[in-house]
Amino acid sequence: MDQPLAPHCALDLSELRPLSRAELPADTVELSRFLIGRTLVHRTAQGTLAGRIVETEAYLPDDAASHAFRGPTKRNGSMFLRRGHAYVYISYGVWPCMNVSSDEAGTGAAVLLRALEIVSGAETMLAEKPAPLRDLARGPGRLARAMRITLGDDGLDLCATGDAVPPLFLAGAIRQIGEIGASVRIGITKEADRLLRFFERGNSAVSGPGRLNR
DNA sequence: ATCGGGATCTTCT
DNA sequence: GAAGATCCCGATC
Repeated sequence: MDQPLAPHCALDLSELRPLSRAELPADTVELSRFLIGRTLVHRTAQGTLAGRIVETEAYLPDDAASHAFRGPTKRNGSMFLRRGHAYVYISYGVWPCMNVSSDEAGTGAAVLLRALEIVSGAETMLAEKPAPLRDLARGPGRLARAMRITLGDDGLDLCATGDAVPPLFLAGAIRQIGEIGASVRIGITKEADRLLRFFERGNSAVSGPGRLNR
């Protein structure tokens, strides 16, 4: 469940191919579950950063907790792109948070990526912010910082088009995916009883209070 | 391990 | 003008 990659089985980065849009479930809740255990990859000048997605939240079209609930604004425009685009916003004036748009063009919905288990680029991240490995991307703000995701990535198409490999993309699972748990979402006040948060059970890189992670 | 307060600033009411 | 999809640190159990 929570097995760090041993040195002898280092990740082969060349196997991380971008998922196509057709491979992403067209339903927001299904996509939220699907993304658990898949890989988020960012090719940067400092090298390739990558992590297993271990915690997500769904924000639906008819959902008062969603940024898109009251229609398009300057901030949330990327939530209205067809599924597979990055929606990056600044939380509490400071922290970038990374989402994947999840519906058809014109409908506002997204999956918030809340936590990763880092599998590549840990040295780069640790040089910037010393921390236990499991803490590097535990929480949406830390995730974006660790992966060097900024507002400049807002609106990027994460899916491959032709042979082009996007700088930021989603890839398949690099090992077996553990059991997936569900809970209420974290840090919201509206629609606070809906079970729209998903996580890999037993993974210590998952954020939030322990009582939600069973 | 869990809880609570302060920082910080953009967005929308 | 208030609230907010958070983080960090210190206090306490």
